[in-house]
Amino acid sequence: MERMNDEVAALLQEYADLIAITGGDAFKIRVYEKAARSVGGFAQDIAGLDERGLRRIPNVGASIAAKIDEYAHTGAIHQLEELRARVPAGVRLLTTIPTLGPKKAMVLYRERGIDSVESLERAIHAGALQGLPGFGARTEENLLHGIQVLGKTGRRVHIGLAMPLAEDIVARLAAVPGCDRCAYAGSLRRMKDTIGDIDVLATADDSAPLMSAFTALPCVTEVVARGETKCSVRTPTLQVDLRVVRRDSWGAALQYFTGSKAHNIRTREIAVHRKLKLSEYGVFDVNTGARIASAREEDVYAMLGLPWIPPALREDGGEIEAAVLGELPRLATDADIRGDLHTHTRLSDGLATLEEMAAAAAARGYAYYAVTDHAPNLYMQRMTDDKALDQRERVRRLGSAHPGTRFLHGTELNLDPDGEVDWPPEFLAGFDVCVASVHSHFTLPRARMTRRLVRACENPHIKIIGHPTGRVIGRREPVDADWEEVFAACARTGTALEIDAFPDRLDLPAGLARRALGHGVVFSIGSDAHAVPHLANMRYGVGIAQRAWLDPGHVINTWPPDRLLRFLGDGRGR
DNA sequence: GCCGTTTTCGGCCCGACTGTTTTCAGTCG
Repeated sequence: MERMNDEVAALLQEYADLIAITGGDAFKIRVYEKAARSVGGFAQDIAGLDERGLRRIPNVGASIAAKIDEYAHTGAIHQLEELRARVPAGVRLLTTIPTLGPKKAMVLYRERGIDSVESLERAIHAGALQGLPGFGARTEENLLHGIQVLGKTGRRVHIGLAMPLAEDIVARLAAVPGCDRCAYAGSLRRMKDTIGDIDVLATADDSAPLMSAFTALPCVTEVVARGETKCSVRTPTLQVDLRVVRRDSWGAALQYFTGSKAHNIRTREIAVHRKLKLSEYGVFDVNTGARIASAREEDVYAMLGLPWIPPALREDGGEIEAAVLGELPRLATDADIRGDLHTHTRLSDGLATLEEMAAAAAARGYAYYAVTDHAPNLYMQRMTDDKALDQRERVRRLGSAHPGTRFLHGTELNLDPDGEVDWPPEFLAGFDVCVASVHSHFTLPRARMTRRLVRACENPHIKIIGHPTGRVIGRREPVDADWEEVFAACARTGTALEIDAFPDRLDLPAGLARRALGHGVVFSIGSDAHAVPHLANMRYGVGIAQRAWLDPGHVINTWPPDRLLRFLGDGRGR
């Protein structure tokens, strides 16, 4: 079940969309969009706040507070209901078609009664749009194509698909003669768990060779737009946008194209207050027109009176305020990771042998490394007591081959619906680390799911809750639990929550992890590797940790070995 | 509709590309 914050954020966004479609004031639209983001990102649960409390949320004033209050008490907002009555839901859906925005959607509805994607398609084929101002032959073609695209590639993909594609494109463009610098920006640089499109930035004196190379990339299936500085293409999975700017604009362009949009709006507002103008070309003095910063991102932020802000924080989620106060966190990075506490081998469902995984872990420079094959209740894995004990002996012998790495013998237990696990306490006591995860019964009622997870925390042998929500991006929804209660239990019992770094899990998600942080919970970033290459997925987990504002102190697998072992021993590590 | 280092009114982020139009509105990021 979602927090009321998320419900209200969705309603405010819908209200903004409907104002746009009905031709309302553009500034009013922006305010509702801003308020929707503020409410969604507000740390505190807004359920139970009175109007005065609601007005402490940024961008929520008297009018919006009253609407939220009305929703809290009646389950509806009457102004929203009025707009819904005027604009069928299908008209709002029309605006999800690329190139079709609120203005054209309203013209289609008002002039031709079109209220769904299907009726739009029929109308175009029937020639019913002819004579409609603003809808020429080319526009009709684009709309039909947009409808096709919507059905195929309009969806976000997890970062594990987008990142390799982006890195390949960047490498190819960087090799184009005349290309000075090249990097990906956008949500990928911010390490979002899902990616809607890839933004690539390059610098060159002449953009033409880059544009030609870009549109000729083997992955390109279609060129959407092509200008001198901007070019968009589609690939089978995602749209990719390339922007080419001059060398001396690199910092400003990188800041701009990294986003997020909400963060950029804030930085530009700050610029305006300082009588400056911020664009992808630099920071300019409004009075003289002179450019006063642009080469490096640090310079751009400095002109706004801010320290450089890590990309993962740039969501207008409090990072501007923290930067002003000099209170930005020292985020955990890849370099801080000293080990991996969730991995598999061929003994259960992994692909590599224990020795292969151990060698790869040592090659990564890990100070410690835990093998956590599945426990018996995941019946397909055919785990037995003897197999586990035999593996333990083999783990103990690994140290001689890799003296720099401390090898830990662990297991990934299965939480049954009551929070019980595969083995009795005396057997669990023999493991160095026990991860416990939900692998079945994903749809328990909220209270029961909450009790299941809290009971896992209360088991003194369980030190880490694996992939806590059980979500699989695009395939399985997160389980429904009272997360505040689960987080409180983790903090009370000293149980770490995993940030599973496998790219289709990324679980805990960043939003929940940040809420857990507020309870004083600690985290383990685990690769959940089932093969040697999967160990490298750790970086996606680090990205999530950064988006959750975690510093190394919050992440147990950045801790020195002795502190980690104390944690695994008594659950506190202090 | 919100907000205040121009503070209770008058502002509100910036620019590229496309299509249909002759100077710009709509869309997108």
